[in-house]
Amino acid sequence: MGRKSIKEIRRKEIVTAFYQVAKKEGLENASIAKVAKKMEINPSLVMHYFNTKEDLIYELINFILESYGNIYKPKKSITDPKERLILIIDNLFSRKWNTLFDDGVFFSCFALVFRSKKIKAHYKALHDSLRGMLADALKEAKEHGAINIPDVAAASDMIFILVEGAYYYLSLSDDNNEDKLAIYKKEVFMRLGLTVDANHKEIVTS
Amino acid sequence: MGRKSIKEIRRKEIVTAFYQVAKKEGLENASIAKVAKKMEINPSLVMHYFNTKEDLIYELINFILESYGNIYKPKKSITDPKERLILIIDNLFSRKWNTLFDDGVFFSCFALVFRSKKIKAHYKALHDSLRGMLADALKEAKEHGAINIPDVAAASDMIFILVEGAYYYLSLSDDNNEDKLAIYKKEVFMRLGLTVDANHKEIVTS
Amino acid sequence: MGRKSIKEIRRKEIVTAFYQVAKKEGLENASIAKVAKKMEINPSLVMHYFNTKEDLIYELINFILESYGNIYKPKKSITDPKERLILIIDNLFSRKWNTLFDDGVFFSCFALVFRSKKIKAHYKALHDSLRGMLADALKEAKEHGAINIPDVAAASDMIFILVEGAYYYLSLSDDNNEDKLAIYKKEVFMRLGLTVDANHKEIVTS
Amino acid sequence: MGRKSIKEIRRKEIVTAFYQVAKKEGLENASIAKVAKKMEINPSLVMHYFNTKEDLIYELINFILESYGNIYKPKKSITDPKERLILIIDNLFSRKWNTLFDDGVFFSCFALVFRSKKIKAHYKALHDSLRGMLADALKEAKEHGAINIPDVAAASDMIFILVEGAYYYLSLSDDNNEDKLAIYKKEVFMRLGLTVDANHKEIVTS
DNA sequence: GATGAATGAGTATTCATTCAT
DNA sequence: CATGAATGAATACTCATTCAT
Repeated sequence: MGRKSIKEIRRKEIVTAFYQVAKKEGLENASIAKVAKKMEINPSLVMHYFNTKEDLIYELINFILESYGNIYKPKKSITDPKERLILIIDNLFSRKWNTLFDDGVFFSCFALVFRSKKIKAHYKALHDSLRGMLADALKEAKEHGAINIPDVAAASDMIFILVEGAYYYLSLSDDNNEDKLAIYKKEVFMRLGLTVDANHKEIVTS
Repeated sequence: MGRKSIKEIRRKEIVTAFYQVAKKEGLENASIAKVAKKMEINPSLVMHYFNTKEDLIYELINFILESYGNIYKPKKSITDPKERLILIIDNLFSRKWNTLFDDGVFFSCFALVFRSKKIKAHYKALHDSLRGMLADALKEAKEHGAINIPDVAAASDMIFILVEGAYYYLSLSDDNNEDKLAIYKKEVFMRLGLTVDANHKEIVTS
Repeated sequence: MGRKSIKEIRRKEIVTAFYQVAKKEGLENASIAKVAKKMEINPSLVMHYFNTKEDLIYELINFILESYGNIYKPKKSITDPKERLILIIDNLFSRKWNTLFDDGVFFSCFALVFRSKKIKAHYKALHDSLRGMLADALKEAKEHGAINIPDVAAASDMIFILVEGAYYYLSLSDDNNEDKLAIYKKEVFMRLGLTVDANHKEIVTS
Repeated sequence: MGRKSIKEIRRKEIVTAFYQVAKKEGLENASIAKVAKKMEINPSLVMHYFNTKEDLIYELINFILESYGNIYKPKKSITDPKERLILIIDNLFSRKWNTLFDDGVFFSCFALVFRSKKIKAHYKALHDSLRGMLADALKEAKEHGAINIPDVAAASDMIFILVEGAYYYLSLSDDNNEDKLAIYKKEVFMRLGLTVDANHKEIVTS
């Protein structure tokens, strides 16, 4: 509610700058001084808004996880369960990933999961929520007769790891990724017993 | 002529110490000084064996990738194609992963893939080789009539991303992982049309 | 806003300390740590004021060249062209040189001329300016009838290299330098056709 | 007499390599390790031939001073005193200087004169010897009636500082140096009352 | 004659952070 | 709200040098 305080705006600016530095030079080489230089402000000012570097990293992770979550959240306007599900799956197997955030920064942040319980909990909460959202979409589609699967939760799980595995795997190859993604997507559609109109692509890319 | 070289031994020792420090404090906090302190040698001796820190990191990645590869390489003694395949898949969905190398170090290293072409190529080469090995095992099993799938390469691909996805996904949850892994494994067996003896567990854990 | 800047004061202090260290141990052995220790401040504070050691050296050269220039700049109070010229030449062939800055530091700095275009340009600019000043003094004295030479610029040049040559040459001998300098000076006076009062010494040394 | 020992050959090689490194990166950045790398030998081997770095620098100065001296030593074949003198002066005001040794290395070495009595004595001995040689040539030419000056030693001195001053001075300017040198040389010839054939150039450049 | 192991002190520079203004 | 002074520990890396083989 109400206007964002200057504090919040500044914090956002700083996190964004921090992300850009991390993207360019790697998270381990991203320093407060570099962020300040990029923003043309005083390093002390960064510390003014983030008491420690840890705070800054934590906020960066927030920033990344928010973007991450958006992949699972299709436009609200679409209400038809089947269409919604298709849209979600389309998103999951799209190239959105790579445009949303830098892979290097993502994995560097993810590595922190194993040293910080707080960060691990943060990641876990998000993943659980996303898997839940996917399960909800599956459930609705099932009730609507669009798909036919016995265990919604298990299907959600499986889609999840397929997406993550593909993300990891494809980040190593430079080409054909679109083709591969299309294959994985088709596989998912088949598993769900989901028949897709020939023209569904036009819907999702709109 | 000259003093006996203990280069390879020392290098191995140093990489191991480096890994241990990285495991404990995170790759980004693992310094040459800390490695030297742990080994009770002089920091400059580390530099004597690794000209730059980059070299050291590269060797660490070598070390990790070797371990990584071992998961895919079952004992040579097993020659029956079906048994071999089962053993590989058992390995892939075992908890060996986490005992082999630290997850945090692994993902920190993986993050470097996106900033170093050399490292990326290294990872890619290993993955390609492993996927090839898996495909070979599938092919032999198929020729032997043990499995029935149309496209061996595609199946190899799919198993690969399932494994990687599971590795990523399960690293976030603390419990039930063994059960989940069992489920994914069963799924793979089913896909391959692979019937497994009730007692196959005894075989592989031997 | 912000804390009061003492940048220029501190920078001067640091350069002075750097010069003293260089004088004592040689420019090549003068380190930031030693400067900091001498000043009883933290090495990083030196870096706070000079981003790189190069900057510090450059400032040291500034410092030296300023002193250097002062030899050529007589008191403004003296307006009589002849007197002015005599005073300048007296300065040039005085022992001021050695008291102004350390010979070792001077030549170490000068050596950098051949590896840094920036430093070379700096030296050149000063020399050109000084030679110009000398030429001006000669020109005025000539117009005033005090000296009689055809080419003012050539004379300025010649005096210049005599001074520099003497500086180099005499720095190798320990004794009789005052006598030698007197000879060179006399030579210059003769060349210029400049007659000097027997008591002119009292004027200049005042 | 006799063949040079391997030791002497090696020492020469090392000094030469050291000089080349110093030329490229500056004397203060020339290290034993770099020399060894350039020669593709072990750093310890450098220490084997030169117990300390100081020794190596001292040998470098030897190397430089030898080259330096060669400018003053014309071919023995020329016996006519006048011709000899002209040849020496031609050499002094030639561009040989810059081709003989690197200016930066020269001045860096010279700076050491002020911190090492040993080095100072070395330089001084050479300069004295060279000035003596010049004085001898002047004396012979005078006795031969080729020149007409009252004080041979004073003239030798003056020529000396003119040469050194010119060397210092011209090292700062990039162009016209040949012209300037010609002027200074002419000046010297005039002072000595030395008449030079129009075609003397052909003699000296042979 | 030459190599490689090993040391220990040194280098410039960067870091996150604190505090005064 | 923002700047600049200042710290102290840390960084990777280079140095000359010694010693064993």
